[in-house]
Amino acid sequence: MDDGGNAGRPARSQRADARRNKEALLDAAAAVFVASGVEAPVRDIAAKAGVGVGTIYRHFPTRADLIVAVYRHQVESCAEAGPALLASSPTPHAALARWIDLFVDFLVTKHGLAAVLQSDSAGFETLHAYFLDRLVPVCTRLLDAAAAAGEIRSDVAALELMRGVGNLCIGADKDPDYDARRLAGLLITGLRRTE
Amino acid sequence: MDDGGNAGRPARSQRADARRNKEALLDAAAAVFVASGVEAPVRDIAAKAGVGVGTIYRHFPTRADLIVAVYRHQVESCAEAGPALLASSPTPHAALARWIDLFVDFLVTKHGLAAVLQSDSAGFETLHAYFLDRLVPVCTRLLDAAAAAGEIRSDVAALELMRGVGNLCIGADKDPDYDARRLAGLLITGLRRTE
DNA sequence: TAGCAAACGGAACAAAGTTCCCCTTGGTCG
DNA sequence: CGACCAAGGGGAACTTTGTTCCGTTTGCTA
Repeated sequence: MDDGGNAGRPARSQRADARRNKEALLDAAAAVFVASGVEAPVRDIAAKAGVGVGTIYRHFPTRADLIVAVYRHQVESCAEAGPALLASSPTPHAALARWIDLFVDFLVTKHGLAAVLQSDSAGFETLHAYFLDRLVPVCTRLLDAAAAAGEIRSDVAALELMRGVGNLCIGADKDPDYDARRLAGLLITGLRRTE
Repeated sequence: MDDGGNAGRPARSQRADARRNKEALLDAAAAVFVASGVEAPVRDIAAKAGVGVGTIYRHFPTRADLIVAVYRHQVESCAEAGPALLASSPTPHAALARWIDLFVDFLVTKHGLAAVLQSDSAGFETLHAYFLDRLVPVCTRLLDAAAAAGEIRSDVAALELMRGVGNLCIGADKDPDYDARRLAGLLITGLRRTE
């Protein structure tokens, strides 16, 4: 159990140099992810942070944990945007469409994140689980609202939809002719109740 | 170049042991792919075929070439099914939907193939290119027919759609709750012209 | 049957994640 | 103020996997 969740409060249990290095690692990782993508070698991140690889693993048991830590607050923003959109959009379906756009934009701008999200390479369950735990409930609420309003069919689960949209984002950053947002939009359109 | 160094002679002739090994490799690869997925280690395939790894690389310059060779005839079948469906379906849109189903079924039953298809790891461009070269024209024809019949919007390119559908298939074999076919169907439904 | 180029096997090399272990050091206690 | 020691750090080493290299074997032909 790590106390990484105590934002703002100084963790007495951690030595000063440890906290400093953890901070440096998060910064370095963010920079390297932007420059070389989420799949950048661990050694590159260690080098950029000026620490040894062992130090990375001391703070983040696996690569995936580092990725989660780097993007945690952006995922949080996305999650929080759900209810807000529901309140401010003309219809639940519109809110859903906009929220999915947010999600797609987030994934696409993080080179390779979508690909790694669904990867079943050992260690990435953490990453997968975190995203899903945080975002699926939000998506469920949007879907339920739209279904309750009779706008969409109600036989598609949030988890399935999120995975589908996530998959659509894979490789979207490599090919300018591939518009993940549009395809995701098609998916949401296809959700509409056929009357 | 086909085979180097055959001055003047129609060197169609491969040595008998070479042909035998190539055959054994294709069989072994097919078996291993079914058992362990497309991402199975090259060494496993070599072992199963009873040859050294060097022999694999003699026949197939890269892993991707082996994969292409193993699935070539199935891709061929899929490609040929396109025009047939167009002729036998009530509408072009129905033909498109059915053809996409075929494509999805093909991908999903090959563990990990979809994932590897979009992977940009060195060497897989071959695989990507082969699939696209063969199937995109077929998809284009179906899309054009449906667009000409006024059934769908005409601003989505076959390449984009195929990539989207391919992406939707990623990981579909790992999770029984994830129905790639249904999601792909949603995508095709979303293509319908909104009137 | 001898000779040779084609084919083979598998050791060796190159990335990449992860683990291990010995050394350094921050913070506390005498 | 200095000694102590566990937390922390560094990076070599281990593992896995694709790919290359090269000495050896072997099918074919003359």
